[in-house]
Amino acid sequence: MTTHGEGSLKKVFRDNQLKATPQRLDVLKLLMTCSEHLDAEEIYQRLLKKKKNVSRATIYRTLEVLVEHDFVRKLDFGDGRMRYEQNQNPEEHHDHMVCQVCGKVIEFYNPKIEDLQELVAQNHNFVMLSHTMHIYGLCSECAEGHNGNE
Amino acid sequence: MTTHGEGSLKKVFRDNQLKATPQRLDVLKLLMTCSEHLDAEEIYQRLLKKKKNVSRATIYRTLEVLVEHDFVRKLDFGDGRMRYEQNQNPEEHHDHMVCQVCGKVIEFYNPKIEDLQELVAQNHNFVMLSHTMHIYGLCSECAEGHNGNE
DNA sequence: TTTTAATTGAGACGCATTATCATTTGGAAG
DNA sequence: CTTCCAAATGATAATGCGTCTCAATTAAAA
Ligand SMILES: [Mn+2]
Ligand SMILES: [Mn+2]
Ligand SMILES: [Zn+2]
Ligand SMILES: [Zn+2]
Repeated sequence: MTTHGEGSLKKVFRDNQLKATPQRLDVLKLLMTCSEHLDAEEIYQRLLKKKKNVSRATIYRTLEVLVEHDFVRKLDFGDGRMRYEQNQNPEEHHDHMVCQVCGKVIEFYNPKIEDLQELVAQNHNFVMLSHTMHIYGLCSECAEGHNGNE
Repeated sequence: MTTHGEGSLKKVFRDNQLKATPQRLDVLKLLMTCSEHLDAEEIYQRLLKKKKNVSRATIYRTLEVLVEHDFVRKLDFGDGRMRYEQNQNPEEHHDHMVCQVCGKVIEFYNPKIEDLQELVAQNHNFVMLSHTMHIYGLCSECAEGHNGNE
């Protein structure tokens, strides 16, 4: 469990010629200590609760910067808004299952699928830079209410 | 190469208790004779050129209906608008590679990946109802300009 | 032909995100 | 510690895709 001191967070920005403003530190710190997949509004509200006032515009701008520098991943689960999560280990890219009933997000990492994706790309002389794979359906809990054997 | 007569297109709607209006037939016919991945505005413009005036609202409504009844697939390539394609053989679900330079879309079908997706879902007691997998990067043509061996 | 519920078109509206711009500030230089 | 200015922020206007509203039209059943 990595404990990020204030200093190491500042380093994240300064190493990339970016000012380490309190607003940026607040957004980054929140994402680094959160396992959920938050959207911009949720980030705004959570910071508000902690008396950290960061304007929505700045949240969007900060997220853009963090995504550009690979500290954060931007995810689209198809519900009309983007979600964000820390990009812990970029080499072990995880994908997502999203329950269409309760919204729960389950993460998974499957090296076989990753390899096959790379293979498919190569077969088409396509240079893969990124990929997304989302499985939509019913989580185990929500599936119980939908089948006959309960 | 399936040639859809006007009559068979009407059947598509009537079989689902939907009025076979000229607007709906125009939208469906366009998609059935098109291999591209069009967005709503492109559909609107193409119909305009053919003197087929269908309002944007009706295009959206028709697409919604066609997607609901599995005649059309709705795709999100992450560029801020939805794209649509005919759903030829639902049992052989194809996925997409999207070139981030020229926008070209390459389709592929990989049964191994499909199987692994189902397996992953089962391992989490997750009922997979649908899935998306997009590979983003550079198509063969656009990659030439980006590497050193040209 | 009559009848009516479904559909359409025009435009208002919603909502996530981006752009604008005057004001503030991080941090480098001295 | 001050000075200084490009970078960053906040307030809010603007954008753009998509949905909603509602009066007028129409498919198609009777
Ligand atoms: Mn995740
Ligand atoms: Mn396709
Ligand atoms: Zn669920
Ligand atoms: Zn290309």
